[in-house]
Formats: sequence, structure tokens, C-alpha cells
Amino acid sequence: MRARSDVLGTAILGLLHESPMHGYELRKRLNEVLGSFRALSYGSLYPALRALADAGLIAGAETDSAPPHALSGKRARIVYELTAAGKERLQSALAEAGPAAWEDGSFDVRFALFAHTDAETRLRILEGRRTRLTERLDTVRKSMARTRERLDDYTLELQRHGLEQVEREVRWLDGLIDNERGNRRAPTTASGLPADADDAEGAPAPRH
Amino acid sequence: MRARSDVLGTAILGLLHESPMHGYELRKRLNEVLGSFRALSYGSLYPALRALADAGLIAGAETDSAPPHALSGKRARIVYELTAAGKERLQSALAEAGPAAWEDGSFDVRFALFAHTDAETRLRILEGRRTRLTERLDTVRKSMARTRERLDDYTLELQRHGLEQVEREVRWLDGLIDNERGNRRAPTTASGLPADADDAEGAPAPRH
DNA sequence: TCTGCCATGTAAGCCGTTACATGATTTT
DNA sequence: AAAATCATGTAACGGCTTACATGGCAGA
Repeated sequence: MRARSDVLGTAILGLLHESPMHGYELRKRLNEVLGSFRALSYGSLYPALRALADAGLIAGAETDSAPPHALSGKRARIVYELTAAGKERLQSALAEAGPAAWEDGSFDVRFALFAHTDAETRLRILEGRRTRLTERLDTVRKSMARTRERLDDYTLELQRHGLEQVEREVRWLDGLIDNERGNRRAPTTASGLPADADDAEGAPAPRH
Repeated sequence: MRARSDVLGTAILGLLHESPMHGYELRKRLNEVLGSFRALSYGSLYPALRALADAGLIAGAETDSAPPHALSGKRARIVYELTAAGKERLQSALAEAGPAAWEDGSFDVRFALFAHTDAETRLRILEGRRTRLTERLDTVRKSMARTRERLDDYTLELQRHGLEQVEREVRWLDGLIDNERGNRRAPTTASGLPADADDAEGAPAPRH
């Protein structure tokens, strides 16, 4: 296990908590759940699994060729599941509501695990993230004010666009925060069909 | 110098092309121009400068303590400027209109240097980037269609938001592309002052 | 048959960060 | 006098990717 707040490890524990899986499948799930783009490579995943297993947080059982032959007669694969220690570790990771939870590299993963996170912590993380982003906004705006003159139109446009994306992210968080506050103790069932169309208004989605 | 399409190197060459600078200043400029956030560290910058110097693309002159004493009597610092070879390298980097220009890690830098890039290449890069993003959109949408049922509301919302951000990026590119096409060989009259010299061909920004 | 997906891993290397080391100069 | 900022660097390490190595199974 890597030292402080191993993001990939947490993500793996989170997925395995939902259901046991083998590496190949886990990778697909990881890629489709978070990131969505940027594919995690096997060169990262398998060593991470090994590390988690060595740390006793997960245990792998080899399902070698035994199955009757009906369906799923693939080949020897290693299905991992959480150990008791792994469950504990996951719980403490889910309870973390500090910077480690809302920084760039980890927020996505933590958010994807919100279904297993208690309401208090969810709110704390969303607010932390929001503060983080508005701080950034401030810094960038000041920097732009200082340097606007010296920059060509393209560079300026790049910055403007970057700023806009972050602003949008903040508004997104605002919606989520509102929602969390409103739904204190209400799991938000009955989400409409997210369908497609630009914004829809699906699950615990914010309005804008 | 690192092998293929060294992004940081190109960024440095681009900035030094505008005006000679020393490392400390360069870092600030890099951070304010692109990224805006995510600060590049000295641990990256100085070795990169060393590598560029070793490759003969830039030359550093030590301005040690000599200055009259009037203003700017800082301390011995090394002001770098492009060599002839460096200028050539930068030109060929600016002419690159393939994937290396529009992939995630490099697009920002290339875009920030659009003022020094010819119109043909600008258009090619913007279109390449657009294609890249729509491909991603496709992949993700398909993946979502397949897995929508199995995912909890939060995960779904995360994906929806990610998708929306990319869609917005595509629309942003559409605006830029339109703009580029509109300004084909037409001075466009009232566009902003080119501000910098070099390439002629004003730098038309899109509307928002 | 051959292509492509399933499945697991290892080795090398890239690109960057943090932390350390050092010291001058400017501002409070 | 202390604190911030200017200025340059090095060493260690972190996290991820690419490319390599291996092989079984399914369908065109």
C-alpha cells in the first residue's frame, strides 16, 4: 500500500465492496465509472491489486476452469473480494472529509462513492471542493487582471474559457449542495430518466 | 531533450521567443499563461532549461550583479534566449498539425501559441481536437447506455456532468473554428489589435 | 484460419512533484 | 529584526503509461 490517501486503492475497494470481481472486469468498471475517458492501464491495476492483497485488504480466489461448462468457461481468473480489514479501511476512507477528499486527484473518486458516504460527510466534501475552486478562481482572476494587456487574443481566450469551466463547476457544486441540504435524510429516489439532451434534470442534479 | 513532442520544451521555447527571460520569471509566465492553475515546479523547470541549453536550443547569459545599481539590482540570474537552432525547432513544432498537437496534454500549449501559428495549421488543430473530443463523447455515451441501470444516482450525475463539460468544450471549438474560417484571408477589420508582431494575421477571438 | 476479446502479469521509462539546500534582496 | 519574495538548483520518489510476454476462447 502506498502511504497517504491512495486514490486508486480506495476506488478499487469501493468497487469491490459493491461486488467481487476479477482484475480485467474491475478495470472496465473503473474506466466507465470515473474518468469515463482516460483509461487506466493494466500496468497500474495489477500491481495495485497485488499491493492491496499483500496488505490483507482484499483476498483473491482463483476460479480456475472448474465451472460445469455451461456459460462463463473463460479461463482461470482471480476474483477479489474485500476482507474484514478491507471493509474497515474503506469505511475510514469514506469518513475522510478533509482536503484529501476534495483535491483534484481524488474528488471524482470520492464523489463516485457518495452512495456509501453519510450525508454529513458528503456535504463537508462538496463545500470543501467549492471553497477550493473559488480560491482558484480568485487567484486566476487576479492574475488575469495583472497581465491582461500583455497577452494575445488566443491566450486570453484560453484563460477565459478555463475560467468559465471552473465557474460552471462551482455552479454545479452549488446545485448539489442545495440538494444535499434539502434532502437531509431522503435518499432521492424517483429520479427521472436522465435520457440525453444536454442537461435533462436527472438524479440529484442541480438546476441552472 | 526528451524524445517525441516535448510539451514543456515547446512551451518554454514559445515564451522565450516572445522575449528572453530567466527561469524564475519564466515559471510565473508559464503558470499564468496556461494551466493558470496547477503550478509548474522548479524541479521540473530548471532541469528542462538545462536540457534545452545542452541541446543548443537556448543559450543562457548570466547577468551577474553588474547592473549600474539604478533599478533591478537583484542578483546573478541567468537570462535565456533562443538560439538559431531553437528558433528552427520552435517553427517546426508550430507547424506540427497532427495528433501530437491536439491530444490532452499538449493542446493547451499549442493553442496558447496560436498567435505564432499560421491559419491553416490552426484550423487543422482545432478540427483534430474537435474530432478527438466527439470520439470520446461517443464512447462514453455508448458506455453509459450499456450501464445506466447498474449505477447509483451520484455516479450517474458525475458522468452526466463530465459529458456536459466535454460537450461544452466541443461547442467552444465550434465557435473558434467558425471564427477561423470566417477570417480566411480577410483582415476582418475591427478585430483587436494584434498586440504582438511576428506573424501578422490578427488573432481573432471568438464571441461568447 | 485469423481476428479480436478475455485475462494476467512484468520491466522500463516518462513526466512530474515534494522536499531539501542555499543565499540575496525587499518589504513590513 | 523578521518575513516575504527573488533566484537557482539537486535528490528522491510517486504514479502512471507503454511495450513486452503469454496464453485461452469465440466468432467471422
